[in-house]
Amino acid sequence: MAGTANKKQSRIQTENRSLILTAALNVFSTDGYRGATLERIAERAGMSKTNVLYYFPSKEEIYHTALEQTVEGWLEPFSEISAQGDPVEELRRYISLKLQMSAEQPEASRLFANEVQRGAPLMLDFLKTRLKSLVDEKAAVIREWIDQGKLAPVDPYHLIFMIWATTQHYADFDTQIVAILGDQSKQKGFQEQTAHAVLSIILNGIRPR
Amino acid sequence: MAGTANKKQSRIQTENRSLILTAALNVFSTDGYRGATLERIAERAGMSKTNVLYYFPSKEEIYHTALEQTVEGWLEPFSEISAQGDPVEELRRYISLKLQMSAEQPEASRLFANEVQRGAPLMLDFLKTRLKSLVDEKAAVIREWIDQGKLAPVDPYHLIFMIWATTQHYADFDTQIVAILGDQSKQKGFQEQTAHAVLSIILNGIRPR
DNA sequence: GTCTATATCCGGATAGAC
DNA sequence: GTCTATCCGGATATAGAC
Repeated sequence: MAGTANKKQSRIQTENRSLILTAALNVFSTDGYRGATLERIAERAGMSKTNVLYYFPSKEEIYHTALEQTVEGWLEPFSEISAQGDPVEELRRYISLKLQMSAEQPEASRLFANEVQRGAPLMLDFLKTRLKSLVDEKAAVIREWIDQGKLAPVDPYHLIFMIWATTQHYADFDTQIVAILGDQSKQKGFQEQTAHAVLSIILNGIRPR
Repeated sequence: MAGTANKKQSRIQTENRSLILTAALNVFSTDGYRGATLERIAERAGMSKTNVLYYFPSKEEIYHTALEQTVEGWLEPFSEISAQGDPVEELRRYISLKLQMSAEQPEASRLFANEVQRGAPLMLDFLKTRLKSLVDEKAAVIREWIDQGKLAPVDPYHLIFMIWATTQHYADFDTQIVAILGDQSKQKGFQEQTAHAVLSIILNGIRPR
């Protein structure tokens, strides 16, 4: 039986699987799981529908694989927030990184958002275990910073939610932002301008006074 | 007005249309336009599939009507931000209201989010015209407040985006929040706690220093 | 490995009885 | 106004030729 991703694969196999996953990320992220069709994924990947099903056993498997990939990249920067660093600097770095990810991989952000909005059927367990642990851990770090007087007293969980909400908004609501701001949102300086504004408000908001 | 061709309707007609729209909001908001089925909407509305199509000509019409309703309620509080009021108080009121809406009508928020995330096929024109005008107008108000030294100098558009992102996050990512915070997020005090944290960070972030 | 059928199912929409 | 029956298009997945 066609095994999972870890079997030995020919060059053409890994290449085509990668093509499919890239196309799938694009289609799933805008149309959602049910709205997406194999036809469109195949088209984007530059191969036939049946060929797509040769490399993956089913539509759901494609979705699942794409989702797993994005989640991995999602956790990493968050887990790197260090209790040893300077609080404001640590958060500045994390927020900047997250904004950059939204700008460079908006589709990954939307795929994740879409999954959560439908009730996270494939990810609920992950959210309740690994993610919860990690958030609890980082919330404790933030609370310690507050106790040490290095940050204004604010609920750590809501701070984390706010950072996620704000940074991901630039990917998930890109259509709305472009509609409102026009071309400027697609030009070079926009990313820096965004980072400056977001960092300014959040960091000011949590600086001890 | 508002485009709804309000023919005379019997009691049972208005009642059933309302039942359908409520069910539709629920289903569309989680499954998206394409993922939703008339079958599920009918089931939720407590009537047969064919009967649903007796009251609405098509699936798209149901979606369109539900979307229009939510957008109306969406604009109103924003348009009420007044240049005459105290800046911090005006924003506090708006943010609080928006948080309340997220808590009380999470489905409306998700329906809107879903539509934007798929590229806003039915709403792009609205976003580029009415919404853009309104945002430009309110951004000018905020800029004036800044010029008068009543707020810290921050890009008004990004401030607005941040408020939207943060407040809507509590509706759109409810699944994730519940997974992380557990039962407490469904208990009484949670809404106040959220409002306090969000207001504290944002208002501190934009207070002149 | 890739293609051309094709089986099968599901969802939206219509027709017509009551 | 509501129901049963049905049509039709589209979508996933499979079979089998090349």
